[in-house]
Amino acid sequence: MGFMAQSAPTADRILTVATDLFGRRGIAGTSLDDIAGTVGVAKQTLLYWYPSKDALIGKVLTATAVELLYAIDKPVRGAGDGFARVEATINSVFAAAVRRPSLLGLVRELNRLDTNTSDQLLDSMRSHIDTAVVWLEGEMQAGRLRRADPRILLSLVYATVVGVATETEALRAVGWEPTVGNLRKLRREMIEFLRAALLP
Amino acid sequence: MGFMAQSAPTADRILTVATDLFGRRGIAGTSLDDIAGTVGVAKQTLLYWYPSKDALIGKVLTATAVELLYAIDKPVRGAGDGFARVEATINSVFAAAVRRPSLLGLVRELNRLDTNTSDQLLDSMRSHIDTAVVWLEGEMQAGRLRRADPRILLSLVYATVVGVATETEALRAVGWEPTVGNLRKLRREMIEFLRAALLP
DNA sequence: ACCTTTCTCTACCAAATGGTAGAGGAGAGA
DNA sequence: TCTCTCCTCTACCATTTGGTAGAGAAAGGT
Repeated sequence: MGFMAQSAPTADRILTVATDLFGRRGIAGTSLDDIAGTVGVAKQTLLYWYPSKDALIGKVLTATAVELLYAIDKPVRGAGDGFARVEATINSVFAAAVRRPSLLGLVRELNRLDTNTSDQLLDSMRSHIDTAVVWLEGEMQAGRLRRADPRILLSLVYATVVGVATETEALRAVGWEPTVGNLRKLRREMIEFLRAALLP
Repeated sequence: MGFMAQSAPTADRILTVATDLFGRRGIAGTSLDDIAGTVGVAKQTLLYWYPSKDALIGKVLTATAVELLYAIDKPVRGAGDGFARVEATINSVFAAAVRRPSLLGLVRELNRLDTNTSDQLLDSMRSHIDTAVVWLEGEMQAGRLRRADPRILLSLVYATVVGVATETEALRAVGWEPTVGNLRKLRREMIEFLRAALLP
């Protein structure tokens, strides 16, 4: 048959643009024409690489999950104990969110997906989540983190980080503007906020 | 001429269903046919009461803003100082979110609106926000709340509350299920989380 | 009885959307 | 040169979507 080289960047460019638009305007709010037009390619070219919108959505979601898990995994394995590890993780996620704002925006589209698709995605993260929960429990027992339900605590931290990173309107509402300096300050304040919330 | 009575509940039923669907599936993901079908009325009836989808969206947004501001205002004026007041507000917002999950879901659609529309909405909340910021500053100076940038702090609390209330997938991911008991526990944990984050 | 206003409906329509069919160009191998 | 595979395109299509036109039921005022 011949093993294909598949080095074509078209598929990747489509994936990048789709991730961007899905994350910014929502999946339902983004048409294939929008994506194709932004990439600068005919719609049929898009449908050649991804045979349907659902297929494209699937690829975008798994690729996003992989990219985010990678961003989370690296610092988690490296850093030390207690809040230092939490801080490293948050910094990493925050950096990913600043580099590519659409990533976390896409995560929030999960709520709108049918249960099958989101179940599949959640399964791919299950082990990471369980690891985090077990670790949180250990740190609590060691007295390095405030005692609480580790699962709910994880959701709360997640909501805070993702929420503040994606809900730019909430920041705009208090007169905040996304300059480099303000972003640094925002990250610092968020870390202090979470440090206070997590330490015993 | 004749002054019209305008007691018809049809417009209200449409508004309620629209708020619900917009909040759950997103504005772009909800068609007028969806709404009309759910209400049990012809699409044209809907277009009689709201002459266009944009008009309906506008009404839904302002009505939501009014309902949320009311839910926030009442406890804010009542309660005492320090964290007690914050707690009362959070409880009220959380209660509103449980009673009508679509409300906060809709708030998150703000990010997808054009700047004009969201600016208009933000203006209607500006005074409330400023009041809150001034109050936070006073409490910090009085030593009753942890010192921080009050505007960013407000955004962080907002992100936490709205995030955890709307992102049910994040809670499902950690094995949480929305029973009455679990909701109570969630609220308790969230209050403890924010108490730790806000107290000096 | 008649007219007017209020409300909901059926019947359409033009544009946008996801998707199909298949033509054609550009290389690589024979 | 011929052919085969890979890739992108133009031309269509059926369905959905937001929206228009206007008929007709119901009810109140005169």
